[in-house]
Amino acid sequence: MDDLETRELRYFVAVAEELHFGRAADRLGIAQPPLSRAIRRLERRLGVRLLDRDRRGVALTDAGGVLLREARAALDAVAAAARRTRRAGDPKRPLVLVTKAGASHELLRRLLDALAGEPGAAPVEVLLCEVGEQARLLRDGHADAALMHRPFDDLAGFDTEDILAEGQVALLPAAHPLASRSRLTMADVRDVPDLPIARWPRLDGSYPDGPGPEVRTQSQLAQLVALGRALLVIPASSRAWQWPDHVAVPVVDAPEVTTVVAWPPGSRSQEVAALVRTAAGLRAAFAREAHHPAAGGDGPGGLRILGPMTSAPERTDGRA
Amino acid sequence: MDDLETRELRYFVAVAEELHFGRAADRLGIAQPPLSRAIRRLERRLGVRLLDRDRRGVALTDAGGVLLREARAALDAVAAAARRTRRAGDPKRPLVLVTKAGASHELLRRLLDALAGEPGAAPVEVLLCEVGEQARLLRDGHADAALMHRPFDDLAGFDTEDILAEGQVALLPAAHPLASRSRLTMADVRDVPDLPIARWPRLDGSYPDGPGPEVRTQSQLAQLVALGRALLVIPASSRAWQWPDHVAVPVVDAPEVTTVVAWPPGSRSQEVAALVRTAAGLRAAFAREAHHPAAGGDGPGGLRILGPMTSAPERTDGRA
DNA sequence: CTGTCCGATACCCGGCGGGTATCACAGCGT
DNA sequence: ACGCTGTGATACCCGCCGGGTATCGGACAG
Repeated sequence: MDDLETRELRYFVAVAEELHFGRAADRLGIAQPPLSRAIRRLERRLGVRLLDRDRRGVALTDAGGVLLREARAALDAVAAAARRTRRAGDPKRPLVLVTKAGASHELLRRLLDALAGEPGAAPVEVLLCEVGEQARLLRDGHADAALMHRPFDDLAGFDTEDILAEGQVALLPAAHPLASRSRLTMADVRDVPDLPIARWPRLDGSYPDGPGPEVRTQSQLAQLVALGRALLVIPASSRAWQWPDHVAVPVVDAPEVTTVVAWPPGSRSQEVAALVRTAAGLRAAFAREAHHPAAGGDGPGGLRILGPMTSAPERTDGRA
Repeated sequence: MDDLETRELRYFVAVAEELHFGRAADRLGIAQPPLSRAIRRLERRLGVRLLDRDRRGVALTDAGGVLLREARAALDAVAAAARRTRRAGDPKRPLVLVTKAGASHELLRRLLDALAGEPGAAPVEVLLCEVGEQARLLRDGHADAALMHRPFDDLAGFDTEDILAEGQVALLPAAHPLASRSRLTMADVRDVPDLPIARWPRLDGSYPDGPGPEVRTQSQLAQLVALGRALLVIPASSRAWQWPDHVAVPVVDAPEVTTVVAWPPGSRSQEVAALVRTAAGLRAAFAREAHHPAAGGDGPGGLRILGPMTSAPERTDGRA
């Protein structure tokens, strides 16, 4: 029938996240009664119970869970519409490229250099974010394109182009016994008693089990590593954010990580297309200077240059 | 700042599509002055001119074009939120699978049989639509999954799984000189004087140049073919919608068509996952009964069974 | 039993969305 | 030249709905 207003969706998301009408109303800057009324009307309009208000607390129903996910996506889309329109009206709009802080440092540097070198290219602004934030920033219009990493990031819903694949390395204090090894396996680094692997949140926000500390931000992680309290397995190119007294040792059987450039589907923007083309061009540049004779034939920890294949959003689980 | 309301987006889309305030207001069921006011406020809020109202007519600015595209996507997302929530609250919700009428007939039949045979599977409802409609129906929540065809359909923004690849055939009146050939090439069928190839709209809605009639719906096409007024190059499996006195001749160099099952990214639904799994299982079933020893080795016009690869939304141009 | 916590209800008010009437202006026909 | 017509903008009014305050009702805790 009549469709929902964004205000109602915002209200519902607030309640669904807080599971508490009072706090949600507070967060929204309105009083509690209008909020209750709005949610009630929303339920009546949809003909579905969204919340179980049982004594002492509010819980999401199945339908409520669906609406929470869908409403977030819809609100992102609305916000994206506003942001992209504003920026389209700005004559000297810079292109915003978002990437995880510290990842793909060398690629990013080369990409920016290449773009600066192109004659008619739009200026590019780099937005550094925390792990897993790229998808939202791309979806809600804060960014025009992103560097993301398969299989870590959620690429669902974007168009992507693979740029380069690489192995992973373990980052160890130089004094650690394992630091002298020339290669390691996952079995070697899992369950090292004094150096547990830090645990990242999965895509749904929960943490996997394990002995390591729970980590959500890059800075938390940096400090843990600097303190010698955590072991890290990261893509080889992330050696860029280097600690002086740590060494990187290739982990031969760690999953390969592919850096991809991603952009919102259906983006007909000339500027985004140019950026993607330039990034794809770097694939060849990396291939030239990596003087390994056969692509894909170099050892783990090195870069594997991808052929000109087109690829490939796919669903992934979090980095477990 | 303050974000847009869906009503404002609906209003803008109506005006942008009609390029006429009066007609747009009529379509929206409101009077013209409030509509003018709403658009004006929208422009003021965004700080961007969306429409050039020069005397005698309205035109979209660049920013207006961006907003039109983004607003459609956002409205689809909002509509999808409402529909999916309603259906999630329905205890006996059927799964809606959308596909082009007439395409992949045999696959569809087998898929439905397989799903009916599964013990705990949800009932499936099939929604048949016109060419190019699947993406919208999937995006706005009318459907839970779709059978689509690469490279014809726009797969951007969906998760997909390839099911089978096949060649294309030319559909000819039995009496036609070319009908006796056992194989044809695109050069043979292009520019046949008495049988021009029908022209489909591209993804952007425009038509390619050429001598053939412009066609938008399956029924238009069916009539043209039945009248012997148009030549058709279609996937081999679409022979299902057969005309009694037409024959299908393989076109060896026509692009291969891949039937994929697509679903909205991030769909955590158990039922959709089961459908995709069943569809992927059919890939193996097709492989078994097609007693060609080597996959991919059979002649053009036949089916090529895909290996268990994971793939691959990619941007495509329309069927030109 | 009573205090407290929390969502629901009752009721009021102001602003905004929507309506009608009208204006301003550009083509255009005669 | 002059109205006619078609278009979007302006002026102004009204009713509804979003938001506020006050209060209720039920469920624990003690």
